[in-house]
Amino acid sequence: MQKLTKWFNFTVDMGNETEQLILEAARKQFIQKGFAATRMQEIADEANINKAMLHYYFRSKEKLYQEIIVQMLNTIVPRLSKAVEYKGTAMEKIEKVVHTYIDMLTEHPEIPFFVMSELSQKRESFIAELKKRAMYFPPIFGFIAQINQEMQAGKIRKIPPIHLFLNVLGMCVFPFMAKPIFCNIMNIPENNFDQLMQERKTVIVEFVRNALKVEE
Amino acid sequence: MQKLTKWFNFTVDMGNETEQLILEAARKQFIQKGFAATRMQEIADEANINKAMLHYYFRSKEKLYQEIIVQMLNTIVPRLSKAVEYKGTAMEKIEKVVHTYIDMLTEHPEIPFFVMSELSQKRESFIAELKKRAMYFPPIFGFIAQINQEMQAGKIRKIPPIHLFLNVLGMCVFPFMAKPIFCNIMNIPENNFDQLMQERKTVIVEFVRNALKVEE
DNA sequence: TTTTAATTTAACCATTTGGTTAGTTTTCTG
DNA sequence: CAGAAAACTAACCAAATGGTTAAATTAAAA
Repeated sequence: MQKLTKWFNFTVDMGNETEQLILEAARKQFIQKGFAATRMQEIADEANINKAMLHYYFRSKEKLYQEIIVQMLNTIVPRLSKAVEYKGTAMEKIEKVVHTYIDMLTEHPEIPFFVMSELSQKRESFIAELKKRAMYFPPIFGFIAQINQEMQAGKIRKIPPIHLFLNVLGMCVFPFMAKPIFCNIMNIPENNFDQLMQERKTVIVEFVRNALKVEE
Repeated sequence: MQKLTKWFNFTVDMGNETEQLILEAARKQFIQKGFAATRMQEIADEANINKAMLHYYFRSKEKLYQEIIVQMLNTIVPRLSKAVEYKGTAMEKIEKVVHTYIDMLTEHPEIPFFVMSELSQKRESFIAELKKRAMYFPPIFGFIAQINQEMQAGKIRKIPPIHLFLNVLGMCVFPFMAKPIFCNIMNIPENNFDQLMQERKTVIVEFVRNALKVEE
């Protein structure tokens, strides 16, 4: 499996097939089982390659894991961050955030588990990568400032902005964490669940809009 | 360390000191690290006993783990279930649920992580124990029915009850899952966080009350 | 006190697991 | 095509880990 492909005069790094197979298999395993419960052999089996290849391409389990984390955070964090930066009224911003979160979580429902599991185990490599992305947080403070402003102007009901923020995120993220309880324990089919989450987009936005409506 | 204590004429099982030490150490380790990442030796060290004692009292890692799960679920589930059964108006019920959840999570902040981590890894022993407690869910359907009723009667704004339920739980539970991000990543001190959660009790209840207020 | 049963310990065992190595095959390059 | 570099494989290794055992110690019963 060749790494380089001739294309016109250039030698272009198209990425390597084996490497991609490994990354995909590793992502699946790490995200579902967490670091400790994942076996290098299982990753190799899933990718249909020799176990030694894992070390050939990524040196160690830890390094491979790191790679997965970096890729995942680079996909997710900017997308969520951009939603918070969306220009408009506080309610429009909230609407954007709700839609982005629910779309993202519908595409990657395993992510909250992964993040939570690694945070709880205090895996340094994970926490370090998250800290590097602290630069993505300022938009949140901008968001909070804007809410404060609109509250002072009497456009929306007063509520400590941090609580409003936690309320919105909680309503979006929590159901995805409760999904296994719905689907496995209460035997609600998967597509019912996905549909419910789509409904939530408008339900949550309406809920927040009413909660923030000022008395006339 | 004796297991049996004479008391009047009876021989009473007071539990065993060693057994308790093991359970406490195991609980701490399993809840923080999950099943796979927990080492029997670490449990033994934490309990200051010989590793063989773990097997003497609990046969295997799996059995010990099972014991921890059962104890935890038996403590938590009925308490939460009772809150949902609380008699009163929908809003009073919601208030009770919010307070119970936040108090419980303040006492046991690790539990959501544990539950989520085990659910994500689809650990059969855990899911099985959870299923056994499905009998605790009916109160939820009663709760939903009552909300439907009050909505029909025009006492509260209309919203699909399942969404209302998810909203309330999400607002309560999510912040505890985001706690490490607050405390580790954004460097907010622990006691600040706990205070914020106490505030949330009234903030959430007010938020929901307004969201459900019918137009005059 | 003697005997019996429960509890505890250190040493040991088998398996799993991350990681290595030495050699083979494939691909690229001059 | 020849030689070199890259990709790949099977066999192997050392450490970690769940679990066992046989013997020692302590408590209970007779």
